[in-house]
Amino acid sequence: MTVTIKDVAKLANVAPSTVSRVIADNPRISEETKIRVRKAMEKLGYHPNLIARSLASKSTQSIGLVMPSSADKVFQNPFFPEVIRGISKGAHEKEYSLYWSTGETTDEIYEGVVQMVQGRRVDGLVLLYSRFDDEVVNYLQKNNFPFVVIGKPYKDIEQITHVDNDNFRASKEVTEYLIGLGHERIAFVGGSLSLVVTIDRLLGYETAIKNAGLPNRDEYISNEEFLKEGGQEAITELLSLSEPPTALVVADDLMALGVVNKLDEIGKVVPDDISVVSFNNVLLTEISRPPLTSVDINIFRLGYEAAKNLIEKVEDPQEPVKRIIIPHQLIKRQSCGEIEA
Amino acid sequence: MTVTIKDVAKLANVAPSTVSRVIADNPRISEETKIRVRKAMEKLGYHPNLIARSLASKSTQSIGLVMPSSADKVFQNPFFPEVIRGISKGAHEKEYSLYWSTGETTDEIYEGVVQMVQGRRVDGLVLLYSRFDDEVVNYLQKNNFPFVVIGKPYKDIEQITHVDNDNFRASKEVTEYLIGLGHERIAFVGGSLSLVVTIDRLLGYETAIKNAGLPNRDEYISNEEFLKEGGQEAITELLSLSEPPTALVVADDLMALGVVNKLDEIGKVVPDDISVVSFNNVLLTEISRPPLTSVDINIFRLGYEAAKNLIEKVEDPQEPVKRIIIPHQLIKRQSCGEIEA
DNA sequence: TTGTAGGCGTTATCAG
DNA sequence: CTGATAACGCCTACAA
Repeated sequence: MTVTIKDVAKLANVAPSTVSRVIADNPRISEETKIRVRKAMEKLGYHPNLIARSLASKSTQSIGLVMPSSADKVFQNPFFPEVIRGISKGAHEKEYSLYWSTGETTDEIYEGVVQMVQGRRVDGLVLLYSRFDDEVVNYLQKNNFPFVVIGKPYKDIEQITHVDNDNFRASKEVTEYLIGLGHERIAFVGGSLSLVVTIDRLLGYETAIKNAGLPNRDEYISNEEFLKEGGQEAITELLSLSEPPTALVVADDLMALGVVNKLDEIGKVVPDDISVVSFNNVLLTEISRPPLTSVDINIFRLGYEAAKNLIEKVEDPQEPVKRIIIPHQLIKRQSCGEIEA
Repeated sequence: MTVTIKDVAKLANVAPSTVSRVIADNPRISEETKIRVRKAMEKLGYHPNLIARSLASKSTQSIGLVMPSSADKVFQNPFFPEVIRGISKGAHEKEYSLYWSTGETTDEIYEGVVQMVQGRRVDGLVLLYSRFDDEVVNYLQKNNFPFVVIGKPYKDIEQITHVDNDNFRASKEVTEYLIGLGHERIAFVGGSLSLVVTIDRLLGYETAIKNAGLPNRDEYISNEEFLKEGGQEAITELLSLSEPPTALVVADDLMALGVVNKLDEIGKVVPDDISVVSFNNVLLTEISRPPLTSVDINIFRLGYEAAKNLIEKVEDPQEPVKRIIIPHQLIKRQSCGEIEA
């Protein structure tokens, strides 16, 4: 039925192994037989069976993606499409495909990872998140399977190749920016504390506050989910304080949008009544009104470098552990204002 | 090195084939040997090599995704994450994984499809778009490879299983809704005319206009890309008309957001000066100010049904061609106003 | 109920 | 430079 290497061999009057060599463009095959074989392939419409090849060569030319759990909610965040786009680009350049197991809960995800790894479906994995006590990381380390994480690993930083931003510094800079505008009551609205990125951003914020000699108020720190509802809940609490903040560092654009929206409902205007800066600089920040001042973390490149470095590691296991820091940049738009002294 | 079926067989004192049968939970294996074998598997930490299984069984338990080209831009549209989420859910229920080749241009995409199909990497495909003269569709039909399209196929509707909305009717209803509010100058801002969905929505709009006895003005019909910039360009042209529209039917939320944004810049207020309805009802519509009136097309379900029906077809080639229409619903928010007579 | 043997389509190892 | 032959790990008749 389907045309195999043998059919080609027969037609070209060579051994199957020769055909295989032609496919691999093995230099020790004479040009003429190559041509003959290629003609035969053409004529029969031959295409290699990649599954068979994988089995024999122990390489699939594909990399697996591991999404955070609760994929339902999180996927609404434009971060993921963008990072995947970067990964896709990086993979494509090396002619790799993407594979993706379909779990929802943490357990299902873990099970999916095991399937991909033990099932030999992928040559390596990229983790699209980094959270504390992630058993996926433990599993991969134990099995010595190639992987890279996007974000900062929660442990063994020196031993895990990862692609990250300097979130601590970014968050510190952003907070300093607000301080420079005259703000003294600055709140932090972060995402889940189980994500490493949240901690880094929180730390950066706190450091800036401390350095400026401002009081560190617990009630100014709020941690919700990485989505718009989270932002909305946070804001109501913050505004009910006796001394409500005049500026907000929000750890995610989508959340910030929720915040701005809620503020608008309440009748507070950004940036006149309250300033907002956030992270990620996704498309939405431009569309928002006012356009959001946000830290561009170069999501695409995060994904691109992750794929690229993973593949390098897959193809050369000797490749050293790497830590890649993607530069960030504060994009000033119109959600921050100066405070009158 | 890696533990195979043979190792398990040895430990359990059975033949490899028996182990294989235990894995498949073959009923003609006695309970006791099943238990014995399972213990051995456990002890050795055995996991089946899915590649080997695929080769032997000629089934991969995975389905491929085909994205529209120019994946760079299009992926910014929240439509895609959401359909993929649906597909993922549908696939997961049947224990399928997702596979994804990584091309950017139309040609690369096509090549990727051929690889997936001939390479036997996937059991079926879902096309996440539908456009005219799509060679991918031709190729799949010619090779009689299982696939379903999300949207309406550009040809052979009766022979291609697809999952779609009744976009014609939805668009007609939406236009009638505006007409009911008193609008007589209604413009249509659509996406690329090479997408089937655009045509359907345009037709629905035109039909409603005609039925209401309103003039059909060419200058009220504008087609741009499915993104926010498109919406912004469209609006400047429309407003420069001698008789600018008082209401807009916009074929995509993201585009609508661009429109509203632009309008705001110009100083026009929605819905007082101009009404806007759009399609898809993605998360953004709620966050927007004003919240957008939009047609909920149930993107998730579009993806879910696509996966489910594809898998049914994969597992039973006798499965008849199906056309699945996902219901839509107009979600009224605050972007439409009545016109004073 | 279980074992034997051949095959799935390639690649890789050895010869020659 | 090319050809046998043996893997790769699993599945599935066919036998027993």
